[in-house]
Amino acid sequence: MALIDANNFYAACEQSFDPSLLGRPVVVLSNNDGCIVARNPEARALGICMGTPYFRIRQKLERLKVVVRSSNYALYGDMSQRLMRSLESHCEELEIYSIDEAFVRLSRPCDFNLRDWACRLRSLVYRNLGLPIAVGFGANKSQAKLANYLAKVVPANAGIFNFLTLSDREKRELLENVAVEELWGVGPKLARWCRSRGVCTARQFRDMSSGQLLSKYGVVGLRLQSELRGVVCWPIAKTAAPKKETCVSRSFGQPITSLEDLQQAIATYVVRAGEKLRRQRQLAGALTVFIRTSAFSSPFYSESATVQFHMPSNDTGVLLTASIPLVKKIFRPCCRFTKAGVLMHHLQGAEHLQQSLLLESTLEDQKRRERLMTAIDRLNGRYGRGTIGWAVCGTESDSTWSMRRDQLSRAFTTCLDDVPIVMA
DNA sequence: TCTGGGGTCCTAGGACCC
DNA sequence: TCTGGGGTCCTAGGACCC
Repeated sequence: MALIDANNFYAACEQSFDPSLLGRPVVVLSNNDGCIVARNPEARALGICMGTPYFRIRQKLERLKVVVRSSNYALYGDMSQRLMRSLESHCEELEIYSIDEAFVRLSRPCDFNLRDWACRLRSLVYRNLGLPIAVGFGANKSQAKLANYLAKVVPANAGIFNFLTLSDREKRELLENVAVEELWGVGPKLARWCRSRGVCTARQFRDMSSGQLLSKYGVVGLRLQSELRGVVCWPIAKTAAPKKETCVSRSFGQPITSLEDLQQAIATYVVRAGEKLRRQRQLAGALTVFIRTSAFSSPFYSESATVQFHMPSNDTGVLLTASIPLVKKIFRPCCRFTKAGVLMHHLQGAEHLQQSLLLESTLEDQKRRERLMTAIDRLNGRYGRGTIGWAVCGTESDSTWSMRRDQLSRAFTTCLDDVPIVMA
């Protein structure tokens, strides 16, 4: 099994389409230009940390001449698809784990040279997409994750590391040099608990008492430990499990104080959520709206309201009708709202819809609405989002709340007007 | 002034059943 | 004095991931 991921994925995507950034420090910001979420090695070398709020570090970045980019998910999402397609054609099974990484399974003879295979794959991906990748081999997901980490942090490994070929003694020595918090699945809480018991390295974690781990961290901790010992606890999932919930939420570019603006923002998120549901071929059984003020200033206010549907739906009209009264219900005047969102839950496959005895709409009505939604999705897909909009969302130009993206690069791969032009 | 977004899994505890 | 046993389902909250 192998874990393959792109190094500094967002920053690498930016550099791939703007060669003038090569060799320069680059950081990418989260939505709303909030925090640093990606850094290339040059930026890392300057001591810029992940998660730092942008406003705190802005002047330093300017002084150090660091290139700053807003998140461009149209670009990263499309580059991700290209990367996954490329990986898929070189292995037997692929599980997409996140936007920039995948677990893969290879069936090769025992004497097959995995390193050569990984080398060729790295060159190919770099040539076609301009993205550097790292490849880690292990007996299971946790080991592959660890191998991938070592492929990246040890320069001599040059982006490839194989845990499978190590002897027991070599494994032991290697794990002795990995801090416990670097293990996949060990977060800050568990790491603190481990360290307080003198378990500071991956080797000590692997060899610690399973009973202690079970009592503190349940079966999840135990599985992680078993995988480090070589057992497979999390097999590769070839097909993605259907989602159980889907959320659309954003921080606002400026705080919202009026009910009208808040309703407009929520309506915009509901429309996005409807699109997601239809793309996933799912229906929502319930919808929650949540709003909140800044967690960094008082008084803090956070509230949510939920509605259950008589009949699960992914019809934007139904979702909007249900959500707007909820906003009114939880809105408080004099609050400066900084974030809101909608959560779709009790999701079920669109193909198994239980009809309701209580609803007046006929099956024919529902079919007509489905065709309407499909038509809207197609038009927006073909001519750009917002080609067919919903009046309740307002327009982009009159929204004061849409998120800040002051340093957005272009949609190089998904918008014809933004395709780079190379002068011969 | 300004601090991301979108998920999953697990467990404990409450409500309820017979 | 003593107040059952065994189960399901749901939700909230915690922890983790990228």
